[in-house]
Amino acid sequence: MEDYLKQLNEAQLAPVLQKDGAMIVIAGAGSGKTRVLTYRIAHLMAQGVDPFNILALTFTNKAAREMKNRISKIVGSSEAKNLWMGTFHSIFAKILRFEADKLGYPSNFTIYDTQDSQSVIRAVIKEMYLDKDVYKYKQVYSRISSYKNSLITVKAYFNNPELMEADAMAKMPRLGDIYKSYVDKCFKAGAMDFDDLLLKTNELLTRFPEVLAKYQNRFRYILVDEYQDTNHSQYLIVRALSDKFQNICVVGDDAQSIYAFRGANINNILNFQKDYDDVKVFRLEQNYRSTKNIVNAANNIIEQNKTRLDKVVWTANDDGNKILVNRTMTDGDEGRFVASSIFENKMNHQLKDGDFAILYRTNAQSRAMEDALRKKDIPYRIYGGLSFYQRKEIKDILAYLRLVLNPKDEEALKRVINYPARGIGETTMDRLIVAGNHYNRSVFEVMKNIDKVDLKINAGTKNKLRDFVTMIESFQVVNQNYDAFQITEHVTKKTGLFQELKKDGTPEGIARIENIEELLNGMRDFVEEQKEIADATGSLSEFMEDVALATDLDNDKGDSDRVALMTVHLAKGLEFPYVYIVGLEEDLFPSGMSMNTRSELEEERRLFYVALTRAEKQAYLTYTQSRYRWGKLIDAEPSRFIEEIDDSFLEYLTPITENRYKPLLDADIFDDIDHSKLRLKKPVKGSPPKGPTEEQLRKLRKLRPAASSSDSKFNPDDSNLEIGSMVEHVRFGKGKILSIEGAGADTKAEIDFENGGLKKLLLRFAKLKVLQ
DNA sequence: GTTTGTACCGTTTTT
DNA sequence: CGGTACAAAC
Repeated sequence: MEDYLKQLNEAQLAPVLQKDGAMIVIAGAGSGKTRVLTYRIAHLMAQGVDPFNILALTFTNKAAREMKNRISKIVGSSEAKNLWMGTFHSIFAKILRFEADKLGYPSNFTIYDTQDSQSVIRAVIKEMYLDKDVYKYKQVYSRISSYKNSLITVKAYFNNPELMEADAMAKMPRLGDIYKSYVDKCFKAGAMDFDDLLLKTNELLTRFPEVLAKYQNRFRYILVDEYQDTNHSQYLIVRALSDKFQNICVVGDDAQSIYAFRGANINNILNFQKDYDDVKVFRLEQNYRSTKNIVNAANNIIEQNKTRLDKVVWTANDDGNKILVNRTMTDGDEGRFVASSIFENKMNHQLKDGDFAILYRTNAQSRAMEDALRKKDIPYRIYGGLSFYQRKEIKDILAYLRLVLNPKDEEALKRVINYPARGIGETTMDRLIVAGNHYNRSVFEVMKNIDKVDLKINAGTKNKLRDFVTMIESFQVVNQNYDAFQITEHVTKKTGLFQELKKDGTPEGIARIENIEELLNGMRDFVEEQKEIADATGSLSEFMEDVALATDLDNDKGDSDRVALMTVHLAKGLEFPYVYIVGLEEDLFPSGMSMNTRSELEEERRLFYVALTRAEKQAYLTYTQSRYRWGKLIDAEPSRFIEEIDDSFLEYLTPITENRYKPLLDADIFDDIDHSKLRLKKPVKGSPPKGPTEEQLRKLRKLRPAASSSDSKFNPDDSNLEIGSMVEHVRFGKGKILSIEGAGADTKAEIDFENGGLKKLLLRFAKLKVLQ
């Protein structure tokens, strides 16, 4: 047996050794699923599978890169290089570029980001003279996006009276027309949006059987990470590609499904076993990441959800400290508390800044944290939010570059045609667009032929247009002979962009110039890296491909020993020794917009589960009694999620009883708090702190009244449960016990509920009432 | 055709 | 509160 296989436990080894066929790995949080994927791929290669025949779809490009590096160390880098590994979007963008002509797209098609797409939609709504207060562009965009992700094309939409009815009911009867116009505009601009990358892949594989066959034969082994977050479109792609060889391995955790809002379908993972013949099921249930307190508290949370796969996560790690809960008066105080706490912990436990993460529900919450960290001189890095590539000055340069590669790109053109100002205004642009629509040509083509068409544009303006066209075309010539860095430097100078910013002496202007310099530096690095790769040259098109689908996480340079600030969504798949989950208030986490249906609330709960399970050693939960929102101070209530955790796992740093009439605290009060004294159990060197034993926990729970029920007859004592007993569950209702397995704290019972269906429950959490 | 001012609107979450 | 989209003045 190979050496690397020894690094796996028994449960992890099984899916690695299973070479062929369909399989699903249900992997609990922190159970080493990345390790399984990595070694599985390495092992396939060790068994002689050509890396060209392996396709691995990951959730982030960063994950793909890291996995590739680890595989390189096992099988050698020259082999690992040939693996097809990346996100759905980046892998299929690559394939679509190769096959673009079949679908009528140029191979250098632009990828529109959300901003671009929304801007196109705004233009469409305006063009159609629709009321922008009724047709909100963001709403329209998300609607179109969800259609695309369900493979509802414009044609399919108009063939579906129900959908049209639904939109009409939502006061948007023209939605189909907007959809059509949007799709036409994108096509004419030689652009695909994020959803197109999946939709068009489906179209490609469906319309061209020979193309499908080609990729089926190439991708003999397919692996999909984070399968619970795939949407319908992605599901169909995987389905189609794996259909011939059926060597498909999906990995995921239904408890961590948090992307339903963008079309992810949890049924993909729940129904996987029905989709393929003879599916092998593997479970990874041992958590290696977190302390017992954290794992058990997390179980406690997720237990409240109705829709879940049967899985029990456990850990052999130490009990660890309790989860610390802190309340403050305002969001500013919350920030100061977190900053002080990080400072104290760093000092007391010899930790690095990079050992800490602050997780929040919405990006807007980062500001209070930032302010407090900056005041304490604690280095931090914010992920997500307005990413580097979305900043105005960067987008402006990128727009020029996009135009160089694809002059049909109308969004890019609109962005830069008059920036820096060159006297081509709105009226001219409108005329060009109208002409473009009329001749069914792109705006750039109209501009090129400005002398051949009769537009009411005066001679001076025509000259300016000609100059612009000449400039872009000259860039295209330069681009043929130079790399990404060189062409970009050329463009920033020749367009006058750099000079324009230099004029502006404000701090913001200086920051912009610095950003541009950072972009150029980044490009230089990129070019260097690419030149080392055999068939890459460091060209602009290679760079733009990377940029379009890059996320903040991908750009993380390893140099960062900083406190990480990010949304919970972004934190998925990551881990930190110390985690602060902030803003745990009703209406914020769970979000006020996601409390209307049970399934929405359950997704929020899974989100909280994800947040909590990021922590290795210590988790903090914080909330405030009032928070600035839209510039107003809003009263806040503690999140229900805190209550859902058994008190035995928690320790309150502030008294539980709420006292709204307490005088406002001085803003800097938290700077004086000695956090080491607030903690009841100080970690002692050598012997980790012990929490209550399982036995003590059970006794504690017996004393605790059943949650959210006035019925005192709930009997947590499982001794009188037997097969055939009728029981009642707080949420699932009445049910019959079919089987009981395990012993002690791990006793599970399989119960057939009248309303909830078949469930396997851990008795120590399921608060069952025995009926007679 | 450009610049400046102001009203308003929004906060989920992301590839 | 902060960003942005549209309107009015230059």
